[in-house]
This record gives sequence, structure tokens and C-alpha cells, in this order.
Amino acid sequence: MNTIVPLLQVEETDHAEASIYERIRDDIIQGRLAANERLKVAELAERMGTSTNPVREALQQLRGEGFVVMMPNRGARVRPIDETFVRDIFEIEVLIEPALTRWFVGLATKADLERLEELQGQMEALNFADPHAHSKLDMTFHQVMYDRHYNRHAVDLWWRHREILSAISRNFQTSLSRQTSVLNEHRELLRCIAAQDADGAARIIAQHVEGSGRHIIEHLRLIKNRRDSGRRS
Amino acid sequence: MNTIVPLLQVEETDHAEASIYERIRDDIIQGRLAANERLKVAELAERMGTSTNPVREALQQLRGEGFVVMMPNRGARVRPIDETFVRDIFEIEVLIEPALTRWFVGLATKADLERLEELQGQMEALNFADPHAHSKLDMTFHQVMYDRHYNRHAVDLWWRHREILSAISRNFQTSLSRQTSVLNEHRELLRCIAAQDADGAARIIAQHVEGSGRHIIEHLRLIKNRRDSGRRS
DNA sequence: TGTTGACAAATAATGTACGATCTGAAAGTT
DNA sequence: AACTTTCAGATCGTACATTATTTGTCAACA
Repeated sequence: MNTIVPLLQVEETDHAEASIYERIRDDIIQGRLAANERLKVAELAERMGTSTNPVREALQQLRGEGFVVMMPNRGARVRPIDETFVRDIFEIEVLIEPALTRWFVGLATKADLERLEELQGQMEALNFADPHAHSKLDMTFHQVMYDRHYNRHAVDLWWRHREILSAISRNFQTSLSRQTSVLNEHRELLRCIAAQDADGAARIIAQHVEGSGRHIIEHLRLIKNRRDSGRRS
Repeated sequence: MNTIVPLLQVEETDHAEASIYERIRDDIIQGRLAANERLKVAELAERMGTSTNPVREALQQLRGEGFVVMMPNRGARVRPIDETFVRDIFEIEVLIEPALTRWFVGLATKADLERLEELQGQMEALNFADPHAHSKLDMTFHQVMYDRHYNRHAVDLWWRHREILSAISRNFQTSLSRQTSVLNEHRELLRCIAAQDADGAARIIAQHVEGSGRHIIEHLRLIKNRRDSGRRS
């Protein structure tokens, strides 16, 4: 038997009892732990209700995954997610997502298409009123496409990137122009899938990812500028 | 100041004294720890001359990086690098490496080209007599191209993949047909770089990576078949 | 005789406690 | 003002306790 071992051992968010690892990871992704924030083991251990050792191990794992940065004898910090970092991720996504999409087009069933259209409908109905809800829908939309891909490694990579990015974008409103682009791109994508146009779909996705990246980076710049000028005054 | 934080905190192989993490990682990559081998903390701790805690943390970090697989209450194992896994990695590399190469073409200096030609010359002189030496040269060859890329995230990904792959290919001889392909592809690549043909270079690299992947996978299959039939007899 | 299942002992992972060591900043000195 | 000392706070390493899993034994049974 060939058991599939996920590259990242991310357990399903078990609502019963999350591991220390999951809880810290979630705190980072959900923004409860700010970028660059110091992560003191004793503090976390107390909050989690355990001793320090499990926390230390969780932090090491997170370090391996890139969520946390550590310096010898100086502890751990939440990885600062700056402009450079986001750009790097998006550049990789621009390469990977079209490939995943292309594969999906050749395999999509009628049910898949209907599911996507349903999600798209919900997004249009919501019309960006609730950023959090939209982000979730959008994530599901893409997940439907990539979830069954045989290359788990690539999908894991995508998912990890996606989580980081949605952690940032949760904090600001989508601009009007970006809103229309997102909906248009999704619609066009659906058309390509229905028409079995893999190249077209891949092209749209590349454009979609790139646009999304640009949008986020511009926001980051805005925030940074505001902060910097605030500091000067 | 914008300090660059590497995604993977892989320190240079400090010859003074390697960390536990580095030593275990090296043991895996160099094949001293076999695929799927059980990693007992107490055992490793003794071998490293420390207590168990540092080992546990190193294993967690390696887990985060995907070198080690862990199951609750059942310890850690060296990630089995099977056909699927290799294919997944190569599929990603086929996407990333051409992009990195394209960038390099637009930035390569005369010195770069000379360095590459020198390495290529050494490889041709060696002519696959020493697989280990060739692997090292080949790695350096590609590293020269990617090392200065601004997208550290992508380069780290490439490097990590590369290390895993060269750990496998160390164990078998390169076929004659693959040997000629490798040298030809490198030569053609050099020509494209000299001619500032980014598209051509990207195409060659894609072909190069794909060929390399196919070659490794075929070898893995061969080994697997031999093992299976040996088990049957 | 060979197989199965319950139980016990050994083995190893996981969690807790604590001391040693390092860092960074405040207080003190020249 | 610059340099040193001191010290609280935090990391890192060691030892040990607890809990889970694996292994081995032996009796019951076909």
C-alpha cells in the first residue's frame, strides 16, 4: 500500500483539542500574534497550560515551516511579513497555480463546475461586504480546483502561501477596482473551464494571482508609508 | 534597514562545530540515515553527545522542513523519498528553475559566463567518472546562476529540493544517454546565455530539469522492481 | 503442534522541573 | 559622555516522571 504522507503535517483543525503547534500557528495566521512579535516560551507555555518543552518543539516546527524566525540565545519571533516576502511568494504562485489549474480543467466534472458557480454566486451576492467571509469563499473556490491534484507537495505549498497571504489581506478592504477584477477573472475562469480551455484558464489564473499580489503589495506599501510618516511627526 | 531573513535558516556548514540540527540533516541528505529509518531520540542524543531535548527540537525543525515524518506517540522517521515524492518535486522545479534562469540571463556578467564555462569544462573533463564530484560540480553550476536572485524564497526552495534529489542520485550511475544530454544541455544553455536568449535558456532548463527528473524516477523504479522481485523469490 | 488472545515487561515518546548560561538594559564609575 | 558592572529575564541543556506503544510470554484452544 502506498500511504500518502503530507509534506506539511497540518492536521485538520480539530475542534476537540488543538495541539500547541496548531494553536500558535493559528495565532500567527489569524494575526493574534503580530508580525515580528517576540515569542517567549514561558509566556506561551502558561497561556497553553503546559510546560515549556512542548512549546519549544512547536516553535521549532514553525521555524522549519518559515512562520517563525529564531536567533541563538535570543529566542523566537513571528516572521515579519514584509513586501519582499509577499512578492517572493506571489512570484512562485504565479508559476504554480496556472499549472494546477491547467490540470484541473482536464479533470473538472459537472459537479465541480456547479460547486464553483455556487461559490462564485455567493461571492457576488456578498459583494465584499464582509472581507473575512469573502476571503473564506475565495479560498474555498481555489481549493475546490486544487484539492484533488496528485501533486500534494505543490498543493501544500500553495495552501501554506495562501494562508500567509490571507492573514495579511484580512486587515484591509479590497479596492473597488480590484473587486471588479476579481469577480471578472473568476467569471472568465469559469467560462474557460466550461469550454475546456486549459490555456485560457491558466492565463487567467496567472493574471488573477498577479493582480492579487500587486494589490496586497500596494496596501503593504501604504501601511508602511503611513507608519513611517507617523513616526517622523 | 531591511535585513534579509532566509526562509530556511540553514547555516553555512560551519566546520567548527555543527549544530544537532545540521548533523541530523546532513546524515539524512548524505544517506547515512536511510529513507524511512526510525529516528530514536535517545539513540541520536547519545551519538551527538547531548541530552534528548536538543535532538527533539532538531527533529521538529526537520519535520517542519519535510525531511522527517512524525506520528503522535510513535516517533520520527526519515521521510521516505519515493517516486511520487520525487515527481512532485521535479514538477515544481520545472516551473521555478526556468523563471530563475530567465532572470539570470538578463543579469549575467562576463565573469559569470566564464565561471560557468570553467565548471562545464571540469565536468566534461571528469566525464562522470566520479558521481559525487560531478554532482557537486553540477550543483555549483546551477547555484552560480541562481545565487544572486532577489527571490530568496524561490532559491531556498530550489536548494532544498536539489539537496534531496542529489541525495538519491548519489546512489546510482548516470546512464550514457543521460550523460550526453546533460553535457549538451549545459553547452546549449551557455550558448543561450552568451547570446542573451532568455526564452531559449528557459526552455533548455525546463528540458534539463525534466530529463533529470525522468532519469531519477526510472532509476527509482528499477531499484524498486529489483527489491520487489528479490522479495518474491 | 500450531494459533490466538490476554497480560506483563520493556522500550520509547511525551511532559515537567530545574539549574546553567546567555542577553540586554539600567545603574554606577571614571 | 563613554565604559564597566550588575542583575533581572529569557533561552538552552540535563535529569527525571509519566504515558503510550511494542514486544515477549504463556495459557487456552482447535
